[in-house]
Amino acid sequence: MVRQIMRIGELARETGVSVRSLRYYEEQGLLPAMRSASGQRRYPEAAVGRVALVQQLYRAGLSSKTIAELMPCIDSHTSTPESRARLAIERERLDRQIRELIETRDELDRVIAQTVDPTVCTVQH
Amino acid sequence: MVRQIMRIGELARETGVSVRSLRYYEEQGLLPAMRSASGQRRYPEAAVGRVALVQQLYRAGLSSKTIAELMPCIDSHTSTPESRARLAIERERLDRQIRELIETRDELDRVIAQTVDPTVCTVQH
DNA sequence: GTAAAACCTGACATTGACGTCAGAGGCTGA
DNA sequence: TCAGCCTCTGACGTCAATGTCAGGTTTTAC
Repeated sequence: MVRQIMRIGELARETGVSVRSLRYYEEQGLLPAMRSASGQRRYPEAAVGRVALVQQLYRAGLSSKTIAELMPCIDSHTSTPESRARLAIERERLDRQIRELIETRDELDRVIAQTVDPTVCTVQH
Repeated sequence: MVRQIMRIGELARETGVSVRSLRYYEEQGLLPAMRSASGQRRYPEAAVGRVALVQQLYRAGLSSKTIAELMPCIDSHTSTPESRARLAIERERLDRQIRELIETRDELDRVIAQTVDPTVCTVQH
């Protein structure tokens, strides 16, 4: 049951990300949080998507510093010349990384093909 | 000038990998080294390719432990049932990672398209 | 033969994204 | 109002790959 306004524990459950990490994301400027009168973090529903995006960018190899620098253009749909350059750089980095991973996957495929146990019958489809 | 038998410093220059890292690779069982009478490491020319492969697998997100487990089948062109399973698992992981990175690249492309400064004339090709 | 350069081992430092714990305060149901 | 859970800050721990340093030996160049 997703509420309009969430406490940190609920956001953690919704996203599968630890409470510790959500605090860390705030510290790094990746996930702004409102505060209740007593100082507890409160998140809007949109935070769920934001956390998913942050994790996706982490898995793509971006550092929190880089993500923090790109977030403003993602949020505002606008960019400065510097942030455009940054976006282009990261896009190119990703592109190179994808090409290299494909090469590595092919390399692994070759290894797999070479190491198939010849005593095992391979069925022709 | 590549010699038949290299000392660690030359291998480091050839590969662009630090001496420290080469020692670490040996410690992790990724890069075997012969020893001279006085105990210094000696590498055959083939070590250059081996180091490149190790680095490629690192960049693909494999840990040194995983690489160490896969090295025997890469070297011997044979495999045990366990190492075959390991190869398959890592191949699948790579495949998923590639698909996710492509999604992320597309995501970045959308961000870039959205943030193009509308005051700049875009030329139609 | 000697100085410089390269090498050795062993140990501690670093970085980033967290885990974990302590000690204190906040919130909710009976 | 009390129990029990949730949250807070701050600090230290972790892990993997690598940097860095110390103190000592080996190799190379002159």
